[in-house]
Amino acid sequence: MAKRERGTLSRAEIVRVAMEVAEAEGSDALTFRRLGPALGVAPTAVLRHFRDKDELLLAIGAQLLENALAEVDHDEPSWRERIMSLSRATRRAFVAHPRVAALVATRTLRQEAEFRTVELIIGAMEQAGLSGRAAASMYRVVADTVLAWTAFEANVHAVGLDVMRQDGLAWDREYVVLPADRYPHIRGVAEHLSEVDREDQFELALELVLDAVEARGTAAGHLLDGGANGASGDECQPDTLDIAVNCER
Amino acid sequence: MAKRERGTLSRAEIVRVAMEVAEAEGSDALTFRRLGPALGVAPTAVLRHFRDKDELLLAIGAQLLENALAEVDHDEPSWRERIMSLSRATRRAFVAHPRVAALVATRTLRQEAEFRTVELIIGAMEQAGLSGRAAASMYRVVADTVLAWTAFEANVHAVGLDVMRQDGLAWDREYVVLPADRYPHIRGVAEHLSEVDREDQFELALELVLDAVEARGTAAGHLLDGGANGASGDECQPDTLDIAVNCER
DNA sequence: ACCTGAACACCGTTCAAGT
DNA sequence: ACCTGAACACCGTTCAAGT
Repeated sequence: MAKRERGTLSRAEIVRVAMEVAEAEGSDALTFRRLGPALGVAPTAVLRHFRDKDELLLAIGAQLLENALAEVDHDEPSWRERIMSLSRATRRAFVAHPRVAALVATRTLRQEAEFRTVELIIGAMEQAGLSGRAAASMYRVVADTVLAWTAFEANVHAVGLDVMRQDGLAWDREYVVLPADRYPHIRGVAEHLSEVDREDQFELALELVLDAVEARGTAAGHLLDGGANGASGDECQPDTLDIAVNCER
Repeated sequence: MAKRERGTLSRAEIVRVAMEVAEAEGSDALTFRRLGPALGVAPTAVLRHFRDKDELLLAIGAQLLENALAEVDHDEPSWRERIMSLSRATRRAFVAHPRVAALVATRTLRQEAEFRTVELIIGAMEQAGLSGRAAASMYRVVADTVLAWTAFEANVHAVGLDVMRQDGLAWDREYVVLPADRYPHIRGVAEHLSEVDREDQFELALELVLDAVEARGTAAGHLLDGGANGASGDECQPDTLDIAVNCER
C-alpha cells in the first residue's frame, strides 16, 4: 500500500468516496475493507476519522441533507413555497444517491444540517399562523411525511434501475394473471398499476399536508383577531384527537 | 446438537422463532448461526427451507401482514372505515415487532398477503367512486402512505425503548440549548417538540389522504351519474380540501 | 498524530457426507 | 428428503507496532 502522504485523509473525502463506492458497487459494498483501497489507504485507517461505521453513515446522511439545503431559496417569501422547495430538494438529493440514502434516510441525524432543516420548517409553520404546540405538532407531520416518503422512495431506487424496471413489469405480469374470482378489484385496474408516477404521489401527499397547515393556521389567525367563534374554536378540547388545532392555553 | 427429530422443522416455525430471536436480542442477532441453536438444529438447516436470508425476511414480512389482515373486519360497509381499520392494524402489527418490521417494511413482498392487501384497498377505492387510472393512482398513494409511515415508525421503535426515550429527551436537551440567534424558531417551540404523539400524526396524515380520495370519488360520481352517489354523502364537496371537515357519516 | 497489519469474533453460503 | 460439519470468502473492530 503506502500510496498516499500522511495527514491527507479527511472526513469529507471519506464521505465522498464512500458515496461513490456505494453507488457504483451497491450499498452492500460499503465496507471498510473496500473503502480503504478506494482511498489508497489501509481499511482500518478510516477508523481514525470515524469512531465506527454508524458514525460514517450519519455523516453521509448529513451530507445528503446539506446538498438538499444548498438548493433551497431561503429568501422565498411564501412559506408554502419554501416547504415545497425544501421537500423537492430533499427528494432530489436522496434519489440522486439512492443506495446510501436508503441506508440513512430513516436515521435521526442530530447534526447541524438537521438543526437547520428543523429551523426552516418551524419558521414556515409560524409564518403560516401556527405557534407553540400546534407549530411543533405540524412541524413533525411535515418533516416525517417528507422523510418517510423519501426513505421509501430511496429504498425502491436502491434495488437498482434494472430490478426497478422489472418490478414495474411485475405489476403487469404477476398482478394481471391473478385469479379474477379471488382478486376481482385488482384485475379491474391491473393495467393502470404500472403507469403511476411516484413523484406525483409525493407532491400530492405533501400538498394535502400543507393544505391542513394552511387551514389550521388561518383558523388560529382568526382566533387571534378576536373571533372566539367558529369551527376551530369548539375543537379545542383537551381530549380531542385533532392535534393540529392550536390549543394554546 | 441432534435435539430434534427429522422432518419436524417447518417454514412457519422458523419464521416464528426468527421473530422471537430478533425481538429478544436485537435485529442484528437475526443470523442463521444464532437461529439454528434457537431451533435446536444446525445453523445451515434453515437453508433447507429458505433459499437465502432474503427469502426468510420476505416470509417474516408476509407474516406481519397476515397478522394485520386477521384483525380487519372485511364486512365493514364503509370503505373509509375499512381502510382506517387496515391501516391501524398494519401499524399495530408492525410496531408489535419493531425490529423485524424495520427490516422488511420497505420491501416489496409479492406474496399472497400482499395481494390480499392490494385487493382490499383497490376495492375500497372503487367503492369510493374511483375507477381505472384514478383508482390505481389513489391506491398507490394510500398504500405508500401506510407503508412509509409504518416503516418510519418501525425504524424509530427498533432502536429500543430506552434509546427512544433518550431520543425524546434529546429534543428537550439538545434542541433547547441551541443558540437562539441562529435557531430562533426552534427555541420558540422547543418545549413542545417532545410532547408530540406519533400515533396522532399517523392518523392525521391518513385522514388527509382519505379526504382526497373522498373528494375525487365524489367528483367522479357526479360526472358519472349526474350528482347522486350512494357511497358518499352530498355534503362532501369535491373541491373542498378543508380537512377539518369530516365527511364520514 | 496518523497509519498499518495481524488478530479476534463474527457473518452468509456452498457442498460433500451422513441418516 | 432432510440435516450436519467443515470450508470458503467475507465482515467490523481492537490493538500493538511502526513512522
